[in-house]
Amino acid sequence: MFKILNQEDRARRGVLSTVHGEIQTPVFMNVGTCAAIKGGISSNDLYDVNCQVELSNTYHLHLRPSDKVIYNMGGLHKFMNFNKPILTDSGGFQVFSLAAIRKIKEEGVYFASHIDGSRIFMGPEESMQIQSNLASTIAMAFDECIENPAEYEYTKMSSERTIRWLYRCKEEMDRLNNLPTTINKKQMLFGINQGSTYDDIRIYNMKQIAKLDLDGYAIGGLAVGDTVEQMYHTIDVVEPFMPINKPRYLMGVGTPVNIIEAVSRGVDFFDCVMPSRNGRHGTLFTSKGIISVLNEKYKEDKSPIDENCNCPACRFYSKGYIRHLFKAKEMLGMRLGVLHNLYFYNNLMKEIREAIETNTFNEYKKEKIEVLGKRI
RNA sequence: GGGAGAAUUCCCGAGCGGCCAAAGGGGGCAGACUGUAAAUCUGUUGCAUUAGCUUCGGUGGUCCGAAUCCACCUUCUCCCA
Repeated sequence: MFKILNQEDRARRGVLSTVHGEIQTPVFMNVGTCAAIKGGISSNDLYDVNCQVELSNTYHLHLRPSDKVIYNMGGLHKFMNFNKPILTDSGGFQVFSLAAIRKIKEEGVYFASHIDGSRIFMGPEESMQIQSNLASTIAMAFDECIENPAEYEYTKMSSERTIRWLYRCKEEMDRLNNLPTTINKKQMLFGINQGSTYDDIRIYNMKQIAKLDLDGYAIGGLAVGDTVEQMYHTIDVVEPFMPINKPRYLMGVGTPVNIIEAVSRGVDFFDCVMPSRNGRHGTLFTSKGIISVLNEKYKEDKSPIDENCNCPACRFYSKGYIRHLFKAKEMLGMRLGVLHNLYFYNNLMKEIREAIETNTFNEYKKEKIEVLGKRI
């Protein structure tokens, strides 16, 4: 299933085979929560920005249009007409992000819908059932993502509950994959490590979930209030306990620099709303650093966002024009911003892969870390 | 021709004697954004920035003190002819 092709120190170059095709890792998954990348990006555009994996959300799609509708439409791939791998997040992150409108119990989480306030319940079984209906390539375990900093005792209790939830997820996923009515009977399941910034909880948690023979393992609960140093430290602490022959996924991360740092620590999968959200807001990633095309200095700038970029925005349009689109609140501005950022992220991953293949990743890292995080 | 009302900082618009460099929008400028309740949020927006200086159509006046009161002028809107 997952094969490591090359390795340079802890950085891995691998390939994950799925029913929807191969995923070359390290990979960045492009976040389209509601079965669309925000900013007017179609699944067809995703091919143009070299997206390998699209990511959608269980909670959001359950509420609207409902997993039943998507099941009846033939699953997410047919629904959004995307034929590459799709990962669905479990709704666990919403336990964190919708904190004001939910209650957590052993059986699962009671939410008030952010759309109409109606009461909804989601536990491990419900999350698996919904994701099975969505028929994504990879389903994520239903977890509780805790905000940092967190109390030790609460973290311990919560992450142990998340382990129990994972066992229930695994059992339910096995059952669903054997149902004749299931669209994707080879749906993969990734488990999620939690434990906030407490090394002992993280390690205990990782050891427990590694016992299940899952298709991949994620590190969750990072970049949610912790410092960047704490995040790197936690990866360093947990990574040695992650199965080497399974993909590792750092959830919700991050900046280009975060990604390079995490790859060097043995992480294979990433996802983040940053390229799409920042793209919508005019903050764009370039090979020379980060820019805001909204800045006045680009008013009459005839050059593309990035001279070295071959994305649909950079091939045809100038910064001056794109700035105008943002200022005029023309939808095309956001669209071009997001296309550029996604292309940049997917290309960054390609460069990382090539660097590991040619055993030059350490140099690549050294060189890029200086530049990519800089605001210019 | 007669009558009524209005002119505020880039724009709209509040203020109607001191607590006003002047509310609130918009626009401008800058920043934030990490498993998306985010086409969102925050800061800033007269000049100098320490004191201070110059603003509320214009000119003059009342008052310790005026964007606010009075007189005239200018422009605009509405009503009656």
